[in-house]
Amino acid sequence: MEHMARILITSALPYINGIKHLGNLVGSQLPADLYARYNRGRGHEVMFLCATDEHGTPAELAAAKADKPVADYCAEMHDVQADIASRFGLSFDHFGRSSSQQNHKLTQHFAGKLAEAGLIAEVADRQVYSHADGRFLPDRYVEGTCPNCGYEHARGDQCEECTKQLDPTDLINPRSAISGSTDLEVRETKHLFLRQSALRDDLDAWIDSKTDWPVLTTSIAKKWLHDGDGLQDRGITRDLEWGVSVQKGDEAWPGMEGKVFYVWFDAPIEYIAAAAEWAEANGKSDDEWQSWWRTDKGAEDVKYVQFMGKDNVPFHTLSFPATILGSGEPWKMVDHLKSFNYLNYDGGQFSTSKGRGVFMDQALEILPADFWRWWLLSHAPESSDSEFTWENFQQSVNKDLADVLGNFVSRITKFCRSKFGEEVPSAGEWGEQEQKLIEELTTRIRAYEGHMEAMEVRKSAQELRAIWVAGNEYLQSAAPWSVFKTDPDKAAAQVRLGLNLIRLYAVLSAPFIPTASDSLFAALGTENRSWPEDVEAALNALPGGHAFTVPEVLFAKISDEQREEWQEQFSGTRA
RNA sequence: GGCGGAGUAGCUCAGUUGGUUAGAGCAGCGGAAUCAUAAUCCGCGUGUCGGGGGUUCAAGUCCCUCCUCCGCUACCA
Repeated sequence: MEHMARILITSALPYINGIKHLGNLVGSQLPADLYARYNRGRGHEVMFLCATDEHGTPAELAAAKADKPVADYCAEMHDVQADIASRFGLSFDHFGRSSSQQNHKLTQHFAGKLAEAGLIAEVADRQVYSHADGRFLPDRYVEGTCPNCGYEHARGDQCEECTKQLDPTDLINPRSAISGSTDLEVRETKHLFLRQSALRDDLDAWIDSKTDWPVLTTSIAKKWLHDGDGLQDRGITRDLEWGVSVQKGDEAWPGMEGKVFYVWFDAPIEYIAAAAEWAEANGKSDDEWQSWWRTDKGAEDVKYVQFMGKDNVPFHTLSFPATILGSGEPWKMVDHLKSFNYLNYDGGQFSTSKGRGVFMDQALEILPADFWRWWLLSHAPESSDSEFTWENFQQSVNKDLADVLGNFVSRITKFCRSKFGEEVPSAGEWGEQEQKLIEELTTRIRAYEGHMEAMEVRKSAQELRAIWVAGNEYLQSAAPWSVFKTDPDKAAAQVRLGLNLIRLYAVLSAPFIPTASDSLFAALGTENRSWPEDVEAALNALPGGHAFTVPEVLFAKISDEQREEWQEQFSGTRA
């Protein structure tokens, strides 16, 4: 094979305040996992990192609602999310926490470097403080009557009714959106701002160098860079309890006592810190994790790919790069940024706050992960928003997984068992028909590789499905069940090819449906998962005489009754 | 309001730098086969490519305009 590459993959960090829905999953973690598994399958060295994003007002409020200390709440929710992620087959090399001590240190380190470089400004600001809640309120946690249109539930940042941008102090009868309290006052408070404006030209040049990025990505970045007065400085601290306390590296930051860094400042830094956590968890040295992140310590040849929903793009194209560039240190910057649109649910949006749609834990309660993985990835919202409906889900999954792939495995293994027993038959030679199939598969597998490398998720799924179909076409025209009557040796050769196709499919399909793929390897009694660089050789991997067992039904079909039941069950909102 | 994305067969979507009769999967109809989870395989697609106007020998593809849906809009994360 060509030389081994080193690929660093991060997925947008899932926020801590609850279990994620399928829309969150398909936009970041799942395609990142697909790419990670594919590259491992090709023999590359992969570091796939993710973590829970644990700081910020919503985390504190969620903890309060659960009546738990925020640290305990986050620890519990982290474990819950980690468990669900692993049951979904998300193959993180490390699933960290933005609240880790590694991230505290790194975040403070970056802030110190930025301050040394003159890129931090202290700005006195006026914010709404709620006595009843005992906290400063972010703009959108202040609610009141819109001075423009009279809408009574306008938020302090913008009126949802007339879309006018507001300042919380504009609101008539302002109240806390948390408690409803009207006991509010405007207090002065001091915050640190990252002087992104000073880095605008550097960021602009960097974005310009990314000619292979999707327009969706660069146009968002360009807009922020050039809109109005150009890139604005950004507050990177907050008056909260829970978070990374504001320090310059190891030293105190006079005047900033009791404040923490803004969650959007520390969350991307966790991408780096997660590698440090990985090292600690696996007994690796600092040099080892730094070889992924420091271009002066081996990361020069690393390819770094980020996966995220489109709402995350500004932070990954501007704020985080500003942090890295501004530090003046040789940290690895992102090479490719794959962003996704949104997945809708049955005519509306998935919504965490409204509990609308299917959530990861619920999904796994009703069906194995591979069903979801296949449908979500083969319908990934790449070029535009896409839509989940139960009918489409049932049809696609039944047809693709049960009929095309699952039934292929059944028909060939059962036919073999009845005519030749549970071992790969040795007799017979391949002929023209087999060569034709090998040619087609070679073309298709090379196309599949191309789509995977380009992170074209839907196209990859389509090509994989076409590869499964090719097996059925071959069987149908070769028809070993009739050949067997007149030429059992020829039928044996056909069956030998069919059984080897199953192994080939297990290798190729593993990034999409890892659990089913494992079942196939187990049934075939092989651990040969080598990638088919040479298709003909790959189809000789299981020699005559090799024992196998007929596997259980790979994918049970979804019945109309089940579909209707789930449709009903998930029609409302989650409790 | 500003910026961006989308609007293509009943459904979900592909359609490179404009170029022969606009494609795929599913669903539907017809047929073959009977090894298999009644699975598979073969055949069948005229659809104002959202509306209108324009550029061009030629536009789904470029320009203008209008309509609809969605996202972002810098203190949710």
